[in-house]
Amino acid sequence: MADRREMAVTPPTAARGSRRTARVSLPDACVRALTDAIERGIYPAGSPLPSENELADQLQVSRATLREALRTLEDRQLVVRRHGRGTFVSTAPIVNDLHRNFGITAMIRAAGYEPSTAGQEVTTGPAPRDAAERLGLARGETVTTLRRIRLADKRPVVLSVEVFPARLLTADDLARLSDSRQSLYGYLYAERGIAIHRGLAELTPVKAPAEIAAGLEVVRGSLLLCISQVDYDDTGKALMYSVEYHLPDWVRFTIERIGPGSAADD
Amino acid sequence: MADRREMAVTPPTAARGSRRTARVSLPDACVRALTDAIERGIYPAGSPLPSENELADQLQVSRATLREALRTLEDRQLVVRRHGRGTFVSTAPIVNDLHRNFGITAMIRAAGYEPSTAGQEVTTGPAPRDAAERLGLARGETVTTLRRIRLADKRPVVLSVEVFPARLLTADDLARLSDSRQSLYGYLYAERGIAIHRGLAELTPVKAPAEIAAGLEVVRGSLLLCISQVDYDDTGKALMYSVEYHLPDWVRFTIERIGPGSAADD
DNA sequence: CGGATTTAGATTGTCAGACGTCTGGCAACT
DNA sequence: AGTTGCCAGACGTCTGACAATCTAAATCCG
Repeated sequence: MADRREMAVTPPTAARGSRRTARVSLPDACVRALTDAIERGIYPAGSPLPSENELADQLQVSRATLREALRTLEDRQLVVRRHGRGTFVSTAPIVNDLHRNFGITAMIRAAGYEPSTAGQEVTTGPAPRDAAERLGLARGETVTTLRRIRLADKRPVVLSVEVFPARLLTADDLARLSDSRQSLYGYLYAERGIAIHRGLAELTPVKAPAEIAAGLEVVRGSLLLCISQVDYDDTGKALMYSVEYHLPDWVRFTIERIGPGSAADD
Repeated sequence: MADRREMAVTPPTAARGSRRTARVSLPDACVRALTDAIERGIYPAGSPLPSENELADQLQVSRATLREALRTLEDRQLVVRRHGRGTFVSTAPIVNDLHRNFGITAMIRAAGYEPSTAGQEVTTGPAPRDAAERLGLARGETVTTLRRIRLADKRPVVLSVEVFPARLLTADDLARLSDSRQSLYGYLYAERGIAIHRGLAELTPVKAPAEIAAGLEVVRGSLLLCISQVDYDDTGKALMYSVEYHLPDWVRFTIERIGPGSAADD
C-alpha cells in the first residue's frame, strides 16, 4: 500500500497558502500536479498513468474532476487516452512545439545538443521604453536585465535578453540562482510564490544588426528569427519580458495548430 | 419554444456518415458544434452561452460531457467561465494566434483589412518531392496545386501554395468551390466527409527569391516569414500541404504559449 | 498438444442526479 | 437610503452506475 495522497491536491476548503491564494480550480490543480509528475519523469514517456480511479483517489478528487484535467493534458498532447486500455504519457516526438513554453535550455537539450551559456551580463537600471510598456511599468522603474548567449554543443545559437521588474527579481537573486542550479521558474515559484502561467510570443524575421551578429558569430545582415515574449501569471499580470534572437537553422520552429475555424477561409 | 436539438450532436450509435466516420468523441463533437456556432456569430463576443443544463439538453449529451467540451473551449480561450454567472464568449482581442488554425482570409479580416485574391493558378501533375514526402504519397502521384496571392486592402501580403492529393480534391472541385463561395474546410467536410483536425506548421525566415518577390511586389532578398504546414484529419492522415510566404510587417505573428514546463529551464 | 473461441477483468467513455458555492437581484427591515 | 436576508439561477464538484473497448487468461475443440 504505497502511501497515497502523497500527491493530493489542495482540499476544496482549506486554502493553506498564506494571503489570498487566488484559489485555483481543482482540475487546474490536477493539471499542475500531473504535468509536474510527468516532467519529473515519475511517469516516463510511453508508460501508462495509473487508472482514473486510482489517480482520482491519489489526488483526492472525483473522477469527473480528474477527467477534466486529463482532457486538458490530452489537448496539450502530454498524454494519450485509449478507450479500454488506459492513459499513457505521450511519446510524440515533441519536436519543438512553440506552443509549449519551455525554456531555451530545454529546447537545446530536446534537439539533442549539449546546452551551455556564454557572455552572461546582468544589469540593473531604469526600464527601456519597450520593456516598460510590455511589463506595464511606469517609465523609469527599475528592472533587472539578463543577457546571455546560448550555445548548443559550444556553437552559439541564441542570444537572449530577459527583463524582470527589480521588485520581482534582483541581480542578487540571479547570482544566487545561478549558484543553486535551480530553474528560473522554480525559483520564482519557491521564493516568491509566483507561477508563470502563460506567455504571449511574437515572431519576426530580422536581419542581424552588428552587435547581435557579433555575439552569434555570424555576418551582419544574416537571417534571424526574433521571438519576443511576455510571460504572465494566472491573474494576467506581466512578470517577464524576453527577446530571443535565434539562428534559423539550428532547430525547426514548429507549431501545433488546432482548429480549424470551420467558418474561416474564403 | 424555440426548436431545440437544432444543434444536436451525433447520437452515440448512429453514424450517419458513409463508410467509417472514424467516430469522434462526444466532447469533441460538442467542441466542434460550439466553435462553429460562435464563429457563425450565433453567440456574439461577450454574450452568455445558454446555461450548461440547456446546452447539454440541446446537444443531447450529459452535462459532464458538455463540461469537458467547455473546458477545451476555455483552454483555447474561446469562452470564459464565471462561477455563479455563466459562460461567456471571449471578448479577448484574438490578435492573431498562430496556435489557432484559421485561414489567411480570416487572418486578413481579423487584422481589419479587406481580403482579396489575385494571380490564382490551379495546376495538376505529379507531386514534387517535398509535397509527396509530407503528404505520405508515392513519388509521382497526382496532386492538385493551388497558387494564390492574397491581398489586404489590395496590397499583396501573402503568397500561398496549397497542395492536395488529387484523389481528395481535383481542379474541378476547386473551380466549383470558388463559384460556391464556400470555405475550403467546409467543402471538404460537406462533400468528402473529411474534417481537418490539426496542423503542424514550421516557421522559417527567408529572403525572397526572385519569383516570389515579384509576386509580392517587393525587392529580391526582402525578409519574409515562411510558414509551411501539413494538415491532418483526426486519424492522423495527412490531407494537405501548404507553404505561405508572408510579408513580415503586415500583421503580428503571435503565439499563446502554455506551461511552463515546470522542470524546464536551466 | 495447438489453435480458435469464450469469458472475465480492467479501463476509459458517458450518463443521471444530487449537493455545494457563488452571484446578483429583490424584498423586508432598520 | 442603507443594510440585511432570502432566493433563483449558474457553475463546481461528487457519487454511483452502466456502456464500450481492450487485454489476457481460461476454455473448448480438433
